[in-house]
Amino acid sequence: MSDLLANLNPEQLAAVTLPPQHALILAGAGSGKTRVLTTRIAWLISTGQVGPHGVLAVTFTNKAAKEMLARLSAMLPINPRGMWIGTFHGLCNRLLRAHHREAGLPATFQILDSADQLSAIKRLLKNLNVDDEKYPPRELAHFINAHKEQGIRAAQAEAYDDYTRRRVELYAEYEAQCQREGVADFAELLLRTYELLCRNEPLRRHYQARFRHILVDEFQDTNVLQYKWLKLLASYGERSPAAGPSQGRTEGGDDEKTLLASDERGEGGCIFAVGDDDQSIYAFRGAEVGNMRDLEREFRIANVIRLEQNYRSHGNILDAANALIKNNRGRLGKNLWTDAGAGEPIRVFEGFSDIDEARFAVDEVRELIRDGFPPTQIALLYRSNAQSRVLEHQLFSAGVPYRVHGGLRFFDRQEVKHALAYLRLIANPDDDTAFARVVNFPTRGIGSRSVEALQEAAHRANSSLYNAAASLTGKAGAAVGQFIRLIETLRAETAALVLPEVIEHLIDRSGLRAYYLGEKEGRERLENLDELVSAATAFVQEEEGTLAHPEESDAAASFLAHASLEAGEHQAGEGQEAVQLMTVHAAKGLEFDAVFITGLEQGLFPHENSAQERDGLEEERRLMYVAVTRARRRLYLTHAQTRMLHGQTRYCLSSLFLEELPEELLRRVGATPSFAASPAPAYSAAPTRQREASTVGGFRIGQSVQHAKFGLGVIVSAEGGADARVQINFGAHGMKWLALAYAKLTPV
DNA sequence: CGTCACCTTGTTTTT
DNA sequence: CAAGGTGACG
Repeated sequence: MSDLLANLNPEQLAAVTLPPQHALILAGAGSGKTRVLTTRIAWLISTGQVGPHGVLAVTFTNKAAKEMLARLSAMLPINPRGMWIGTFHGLCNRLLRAHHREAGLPATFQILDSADQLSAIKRLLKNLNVDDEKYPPRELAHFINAHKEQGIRAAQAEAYDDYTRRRVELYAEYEAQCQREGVADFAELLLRTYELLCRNEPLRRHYQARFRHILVDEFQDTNVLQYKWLKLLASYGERSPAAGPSQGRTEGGDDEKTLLASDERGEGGCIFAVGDDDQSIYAFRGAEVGNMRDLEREFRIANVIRLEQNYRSHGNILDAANALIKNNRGRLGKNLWTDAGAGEPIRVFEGFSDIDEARFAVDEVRELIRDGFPPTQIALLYRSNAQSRVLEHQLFSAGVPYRVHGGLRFFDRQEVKHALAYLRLIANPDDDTAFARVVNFPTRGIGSRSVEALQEAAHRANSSLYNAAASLTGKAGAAVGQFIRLIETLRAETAALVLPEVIEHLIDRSGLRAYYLGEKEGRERLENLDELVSAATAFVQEEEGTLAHPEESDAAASFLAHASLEAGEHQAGEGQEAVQLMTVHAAKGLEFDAVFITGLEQGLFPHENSAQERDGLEEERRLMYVAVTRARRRLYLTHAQTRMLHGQTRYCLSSLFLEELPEELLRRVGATPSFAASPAPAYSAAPTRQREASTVGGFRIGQSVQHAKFGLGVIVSAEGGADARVQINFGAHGMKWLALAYAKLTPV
């Protein structure tokens, strides 16, 4: 017990041993956030203040949830299974499975991942004869999700113009389609649960009374709906029933103020939120940093505890991070410090090209490994996934083992999705998304004409594709009928089998295996299908250990939910001694001895799209802050003068963020090549094509220039002739074509 | 109906 | 540069 609290610093100790009250912990990067969270739970339980039953711990990623569970298992003698620890989506799924009737969902409801959702929307638009040029499916998906994440149903959505009115109608149609098919997208899991708890008072009171302590990780990433959800669960002692949400789908509003008067809170559970506003990097998908301020105000949190001592990084790295983030406005305020000493300077490298940059990084990586850095402790970070290719190429050539995180996940592979679609159809024939996916895969003579006819019939009868199949006549009807019989046969044949056998059977009898056997690229896909069977075996075994979930007795349904909700970090090279490659987003929460942040160029990092978004640059800066604070001992910042992008060479300015770092912390390393310098740079793109020395009016491509209004830029392309003009990348000011006759350009 | 080739198009981050 | 979608052909 006292072991538990040993080695905590005063702030951590204060946070862990807070009396039962709402709390907000402002936890800087590397300040022991997870430790505080788990120790808090362990402390509460071991001091008898709460049973495992009364704990609800919410995270954003499965990895974080698993990590928490693992640490708790190590800290507590008891089995932590009684606690509800999981992601928002995972917990909502669990709740909805348990109360599917009350939530208005079939027991076997399926979860649409983003790809499924997109295809469902495309299908909807086709059915309704909506022009998908005018209403792009991706945009519509975003529109719908954004509304759901605010807790707004189509019925309440505001339509301020004709275009939006139509989108709201489509939102409503989409809701209806999902309901008919018995499917729920990611946002729906949350919204449904929220509405369920709003509407159903006994249920709400039950969970409110049960969860004495609600702990939230990465609170800065919560969206509006998630915050509402938390408030609902934490507010058992509402002042009056009328103040809380009552019948139907009430929209936030006045419930919030009355909900939380602390003197009347009665027996409501306590929220213990841990977050860092400086690490909020998911605003683009609805995360609302403002929730931290709102929590502080609405839950009357008197003293926010700040964890500012960093146990991860050396001083120079922290100084750089602090200097960078100071450029953001409206922070809650926090300054990381360490007693670990300044450490090494931050190395900055400028490459001639992206290839040059990658080569430098890989050379350094090899040196680090020679110096005894474990490969798994070396991370190569980048802003966007596309950047990994060049790095991978260099690593591969150099024979350095590496592992790429992110990218396509196991359960997103087409062959896996196909196999699972059969499983879904057996469980729920109304799942049109699954139906459409495999009705003609492998091909069985049901072409687009037949599918269209079927969709029309289904639309007329307001039924699922599956049920409409019988009404089709002619040749198409026969073919579709055969498919239906296939599904029915599969269902009958697999009824008595355990899940892995079911999947194995489906793969064989659906024709998937035969199909991929005949494909030249099919071997890997077949291996993945086998892997899917293994995954199911492992899953079932795991489930058997966890009989704490009687509500999830349907193995197929829970496996499907698992497949949708969990990325499945089944990746080759796992556990090997490999260098780690990932996006900065994916690196959040991780730490490494040595970190390379690559592609530090205007337009890439900060990304050009961020310029259009509100506070976009600040979010990019927070992203950079996250990246910098991943490093323990050594940090490299690299950028390149030219980069292949969209199949053509782009000329790049170095990132604004590099300029925001104090020069005294930096050390430029490697040669500083430039187009002007003729000697071959230390790292140059192998046999470089001879660059045409074409100059236009004294300017050449790749040259840096100064413009009175737009500042510093790089000439990207040029046109000669009578009215010669050049295209210049001005970074933050964008790309401009300027006529040399008029523009006042000064060579730099 | 199925396949292949060409064209367009869009390229940030993800539970 | 890649993937996804469309159009022409077999």
